[in-house]
Amino acid sequence: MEAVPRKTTIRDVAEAAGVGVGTISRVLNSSSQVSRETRARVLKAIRRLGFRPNAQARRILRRRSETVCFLLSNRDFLHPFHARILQGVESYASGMKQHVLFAALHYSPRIAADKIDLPHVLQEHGLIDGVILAGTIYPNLLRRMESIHVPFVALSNNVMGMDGKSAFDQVGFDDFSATLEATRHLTGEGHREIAFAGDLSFPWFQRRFAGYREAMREKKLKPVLAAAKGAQSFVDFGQRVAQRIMGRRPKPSAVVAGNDEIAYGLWLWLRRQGVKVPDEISLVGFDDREEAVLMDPPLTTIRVHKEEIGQTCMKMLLERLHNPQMAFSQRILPTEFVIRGSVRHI
Amino acid sequence: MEAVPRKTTIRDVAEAAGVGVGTISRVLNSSSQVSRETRARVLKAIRRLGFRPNAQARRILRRRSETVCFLLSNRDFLHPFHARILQGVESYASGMKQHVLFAALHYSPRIAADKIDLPHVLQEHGLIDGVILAGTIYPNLLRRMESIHVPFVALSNNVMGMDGKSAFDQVGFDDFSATLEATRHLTGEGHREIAFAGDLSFPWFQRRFAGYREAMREKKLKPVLAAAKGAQSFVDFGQRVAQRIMGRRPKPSAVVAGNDEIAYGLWLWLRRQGVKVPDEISLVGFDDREEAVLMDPPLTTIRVHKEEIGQTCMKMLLERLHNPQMAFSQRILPTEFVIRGSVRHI
DNA sequence: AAAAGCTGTGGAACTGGTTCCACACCCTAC
DNA sequence: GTAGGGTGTGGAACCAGTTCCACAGCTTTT
Repeated sequence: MEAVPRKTTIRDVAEAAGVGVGTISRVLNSSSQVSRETRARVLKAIRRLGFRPNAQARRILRRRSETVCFLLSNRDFLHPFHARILQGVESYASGMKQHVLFAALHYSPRIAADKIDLPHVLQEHGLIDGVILAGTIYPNLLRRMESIHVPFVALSNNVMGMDGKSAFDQVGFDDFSATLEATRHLTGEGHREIAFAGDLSFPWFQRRFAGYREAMREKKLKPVLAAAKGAQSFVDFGQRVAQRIMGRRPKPSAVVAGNDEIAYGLWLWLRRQGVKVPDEISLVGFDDREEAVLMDPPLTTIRVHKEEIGQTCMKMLLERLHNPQMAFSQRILPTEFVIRGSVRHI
Repeated sequence: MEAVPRKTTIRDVAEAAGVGVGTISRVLNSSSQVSRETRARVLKAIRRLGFRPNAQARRILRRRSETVCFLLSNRDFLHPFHARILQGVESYASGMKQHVLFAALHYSPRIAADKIDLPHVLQEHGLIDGVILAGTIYPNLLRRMESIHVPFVALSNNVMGMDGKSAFDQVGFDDFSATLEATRHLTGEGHREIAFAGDLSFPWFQRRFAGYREAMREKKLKPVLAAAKGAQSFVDFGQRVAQRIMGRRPKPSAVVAGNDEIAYGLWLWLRRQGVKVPDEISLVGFDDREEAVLMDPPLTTIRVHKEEIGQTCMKMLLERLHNPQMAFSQRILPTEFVIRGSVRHI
């Protein structure tokens, strides 16, 4: 351990153990075919010399880098949502002796695909085996990814403007069923005037709205979309929407928010106006971020299993790498409706 | 681009351009010494064949992987604080054409150093040039890192139980001066009864407490440490502490919280009891996480420049790699006191 | 005119592993 | 006794780059 471990190569070990280089390689890769005594002798020499094989050299021959790239696109920062997914990717990867490279990318949805300046690591060859696309994914990025011939898996919830089938692997969760269930819960609790708060220019809010609308249709209730222009953030959006909603007649008794941040914005405004949640108005969020449970009352919301999504992305990517001919597929993971304290029975 | 870009090697390009392999290499590395016409011919051949050099092969010769590992230790999840630091690391790294590998590690502080099971990527040789240690760093991990002879930089604020000088590079921020300034602000606003809320078993809270205490000493005020046992989380800790503090006589008019989460816990409990912030009690946090600005009133707190810390870590690591003989140093970055709405003038 | 110096280029040798072929050796079968 | 089969091992060739030495061809100096 203390001997300088630098320049010891497989040939040094071979000489020290009095065997050929091939034998060292066989011992390292435990590919049978080595006698018990020889193996012991080699292992002893390895330990004595402090030999650590150079993984780089192996990678050339194997034509595998055993590394995948987690590519976060068009995000100002690594939001807890994606941080959790990254963590899921890492945990699955480390179990499979794979490495995860983190890279960020900023690009315009309107730029030509071949003009997208991918991170350095994707421009060279052999550094990574595959990519997990996170962040916001526009069609031009997908086309760019295809052009470099590297297998990839995309987080389908953040894919923009691809309605039909697409020729790539995807992992996502079921926005529609999630708000369907959440809204059914509200109607089950006796609510009739239920609004949905979200900006439908985002496809995921469209899907969530559709689930909400379906549940409303089932009960023959009138869906109400509450939106606001010029919001600086989701929280700001929530605050603006709250103001609007409270001006409506009839006043809604419950709001399904497009995500937890919007719900927080709603809550903040309501609180400031002295409107009690859930006594006067019920609230449902979406995502179940850390803060949801810390709100007062704790927010009833839809939990997205972020680690599991990350793990599934990694798993799917490895399957693709092992079997490049496999048909493309989309895996949809279930969400979980978490009942806390922000919904009241009427 | 559409030609199968796989197996094209430098020798294929050499043949296509009618030059030797050395020339291709010279063109790729733009190491002068190539005539204008030859360079043009080579570049044309590269483009025509869709050649992308294999970085793996280069790395063997260069003995550099151009990759660093961001190692998150003993964290259940990638907290926004560390996510921001990771992002700083990545942004600086990508500017320097370096890659960032994300890895997680869980270990016991009491296990022997050589028993710590480092991530796969650190066990092999040549995969990474250096490590950035984030998360909680105990002495045994430091010793383990030293044993593998890989340069590393540690986030010094999370180093546990190393009081004296240490033989490694560190980047941190100044806990002491931060709370010193924050507490001076409170005394400047006329506060006399000021408590500090934090668990001193964490070294960073010790340093923050020391800064608070110094400011109190300057004004000949009595420091009050408010702590609670058995808390499940920092937020929970804050709630328990709030309860205690409000029972004290004289009742404090202000509290310096060890971090924003504790401040949030305090705020939550106070709110529930109908105690108004800042009218009845003022609050100062630490960290300036995203949520601080969203609290009601927005939290006056100490901003830690997380991206900058990450960038500095990366910068320092690169300096170490270029100059291995360089003396070890500790870089302390300033914090910023951010005045919002949770402190009132008396 | 010869010597010295410079630039540009080819290609062998090299990096540090893996793979595969050849072969030695031993055991069993005919 | 020899043919056949299995096992264990050595080492050359290989992967895909970089580096460096030798040398050609030209210009400049003595």
